[in-house]
Amino acid sequence: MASANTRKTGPVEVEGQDDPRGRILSAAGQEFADKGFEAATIRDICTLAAVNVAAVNYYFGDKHRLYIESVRHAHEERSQQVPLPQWVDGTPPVKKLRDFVGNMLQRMLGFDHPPWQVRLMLREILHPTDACRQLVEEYIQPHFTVLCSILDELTDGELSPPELRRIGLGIVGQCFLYRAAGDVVGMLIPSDEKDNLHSPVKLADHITCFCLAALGKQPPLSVEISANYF
Amino acid sequence: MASANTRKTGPVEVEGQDDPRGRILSAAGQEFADKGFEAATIRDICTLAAVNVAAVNYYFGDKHRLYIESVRHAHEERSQQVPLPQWVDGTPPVKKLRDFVGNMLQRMLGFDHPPWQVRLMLREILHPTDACRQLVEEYIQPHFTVLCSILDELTDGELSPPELRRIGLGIVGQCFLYRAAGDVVGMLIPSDEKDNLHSPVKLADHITCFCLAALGKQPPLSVEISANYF
DNA sequence: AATAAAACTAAACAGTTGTTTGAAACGGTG
DNA sequence: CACCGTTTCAAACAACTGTTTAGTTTTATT
Repeated sequence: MASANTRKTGPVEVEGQDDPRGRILSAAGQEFADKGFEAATIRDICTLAAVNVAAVNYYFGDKHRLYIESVRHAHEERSQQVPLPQWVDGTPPVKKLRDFVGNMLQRMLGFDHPPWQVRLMLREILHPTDACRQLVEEYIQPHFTVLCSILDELTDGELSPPELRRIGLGIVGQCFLYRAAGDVVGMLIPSDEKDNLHSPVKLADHITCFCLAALGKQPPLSVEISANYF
Repeated sequence: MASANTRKTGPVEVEGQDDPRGRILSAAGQEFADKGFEAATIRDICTLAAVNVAAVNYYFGDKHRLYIESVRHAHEERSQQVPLPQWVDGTPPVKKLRDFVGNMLQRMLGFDHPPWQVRLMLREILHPTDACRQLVEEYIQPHFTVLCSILDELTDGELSPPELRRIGLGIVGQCFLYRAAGDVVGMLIPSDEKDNLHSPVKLADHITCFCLAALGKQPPLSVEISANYF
């Protein structure tokens, strides 16, 4: 009973080959990501983790605390899988923005297809529970702050923080659509077009260019000028 | 037992006052929208609809077919609640775009707070089941086509259909973020800023301006020109 | 080797789920 | 009235849920 919370800080047990707690955490993450909290059953999780049904309650107390813990596990793992890019001083903000968007898309969409960690986090974003605040504070908020500071640097402090946040949310939203509603997006465009134009790299380029054009740091996407601005 | 008039929580009593089938459909929509397919129980639905548990199987066969039917019911109702704007010939495409974005935000976010119809459709978009294809074909695809044609008109046919779709998805994505991840967005920005700058009308204006600026139909958001384009 | 704590297990628990049943109530038609 | 198809209901069904128990095996320390 006393060892329910003791976490061994020794060498790699994260892979969970022989660590039941890690296996449960990983199995739970996949099941929760696929089916959601209610539909995922402890029995399925334990079968996947190759442990007894009672193990969940032994290690985590109950299903709810297992969920909380698996969300934390997910975003901690994902944070070190795809860390934020580090820039040397003097890096042009345009490059920073491009890097950031590419990094965010890579984190969201994954190299091949999105890992369960991201799908689980997405569920928590869409239908927040207790685990959401921690996720925002430790994962989302820091990333968003970086984006806003890049935009601030890019516009030489001309825009107010609220304006920067609004533009930042616009960028996040464009990426977010592909992650959250990817299936529907796939139904709206031809499949070959999805492969060609909507790959993470092409997408990052498009979103960055779109934003830069709107901020006047790059020529407009449509070259024809239909009206005199001034 | 016959307390059909005394509704304690749900203020929504639409049209099915004496039609059990309609009452079930409406109650099911709300429950599915709030809790999802698995977590919503037939007993809760029937209690809310003030009918017997067996009524669902009598009218719809089983829970799954009730779900399919309630999704269809939701998007049909929402379609006539907030229809697409109609423009007279010669309406400038800039106005069309502004109207469209405002309309989409209104449909997504609602006048006060989003109705269950939209929340239910959102669930289907995020985690598609059998009901998704019909939803896309009858609801989403037509709206998206309108948006793309507006963008085509706006750019005088300079951009290819794939480019138009990509920009269209960008616009949809910016709106979508507020609808799908509204809670998290609320945690990223101060509450007063959310009330002032992120109301549907202000938001529609910002997104439209952002897009117009990127397309060169409006001055950039950041006036300073940092580089010569050519 | 002896002992106690920790780790693990099979079985059962109490409650809820979707679904079915068989009968009662209803509403119109002869 | 009697008749019949439709609608509604309380009760029960079997299957599954999260959780607990009581017992067994493993592990480490003396």
